[in-house]
Amino acid sequence: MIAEEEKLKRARDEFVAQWGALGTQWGINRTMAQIHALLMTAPQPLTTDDVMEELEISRGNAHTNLKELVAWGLIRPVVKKGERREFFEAEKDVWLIFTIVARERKRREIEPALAILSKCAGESEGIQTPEGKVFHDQMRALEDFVGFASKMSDRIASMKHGFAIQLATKLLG
Amino acid sequence: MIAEEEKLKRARDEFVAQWGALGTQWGINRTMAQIHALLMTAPQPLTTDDVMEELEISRGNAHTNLKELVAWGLIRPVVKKGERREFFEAEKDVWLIFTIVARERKRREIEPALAILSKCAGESEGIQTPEGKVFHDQMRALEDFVGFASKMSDRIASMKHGFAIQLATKLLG
DNA sequence: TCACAATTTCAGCAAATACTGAAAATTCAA
DNA sequence: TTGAATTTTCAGTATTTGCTGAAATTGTGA
Repeated sequence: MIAEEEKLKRARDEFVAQWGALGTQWGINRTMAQIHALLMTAPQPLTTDDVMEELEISRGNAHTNLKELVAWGLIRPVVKKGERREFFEAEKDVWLIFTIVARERKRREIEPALAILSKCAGESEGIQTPEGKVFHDQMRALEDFVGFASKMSDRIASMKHGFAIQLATKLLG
Repeated sequence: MIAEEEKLKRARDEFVAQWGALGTQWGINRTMAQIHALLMTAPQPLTTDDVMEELEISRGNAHTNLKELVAWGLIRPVVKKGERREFFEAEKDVWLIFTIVARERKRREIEPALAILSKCAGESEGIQTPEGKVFHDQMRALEDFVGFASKMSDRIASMKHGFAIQLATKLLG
């Protein structure tokens, strides 16, 4: 039934478009999120040209964002024998996707925060004025909390899929 | 000792500047993050003019971002008797700050994602082609996972400070 | 070694986002 | 009321971020 293919194409296009829009909120650029969506739902690995055509973007843009996705570990290059061009396929396991994104966010958001907090807590150590104490205590409180969050994030991200879900389900039960 | 005040001022200025830079990573604009940092470490509530002066920004900018922070619930207006102007003070409890930010991020990042995934999963339901099944399964897998994360987030954010930490510590132990 | 295919880089341009400054609206005391 | 203090809005501008398209580089088979 041809209508089904049409239906699928429409659903998939919508997913790609919307996922791209969402990327913006997540601090990921739109194109990168769109390419990721495209590859996550592609039955076969795609080339740079496939991506350019499907999303109507330039070669430079496609190239840059494909490389960025590879750097994140969300997609990987695939070699096909007899083919000179590079193909790409996405990691599809949701738990793996989650751990990759979590790791990256930790690196970009949590670790720099921790560095700042430690530094400021250190610099304000031992200041005797009331304002100094308030500042120092606030820095320490933030540092402790963020450090704690950081450890949690590591622990969870290093768990096996099934275990994490099981554990969480128990928590929620 | 005057040197201590100088030391504190420097540490605080650094915190404000760096926290602002970090805000960018978090999808929060720099000024908003700076104002938040300023108020979190202020011993007293501040006026719009205090903020303008301290950060060297325009009235419009200060105003807009103060209102935005109030909307988030990260700061609150304070009335001082005999004073016509509005003062602002920040929530300083780290657990409360965390729950507020978590709630906001869930609203902006998780809920829209869930909406898209449900829609696309629904639209691809029952398509008989192999590609259709692959797409539908991927949508469902993502939907399940994101929905699960959403519930977790709610549960944790609604916990009391002490309880959450205690629980997490047990998990990590 | 050459010719061609494919990848990579990047200067210039475009779009999105944030900020200023001043005018308009609001609030309040007299 | 009136007018001074304060808050709010927003058109215009600046800054940041992302994209294009073409040139430079790299890789490959003959």
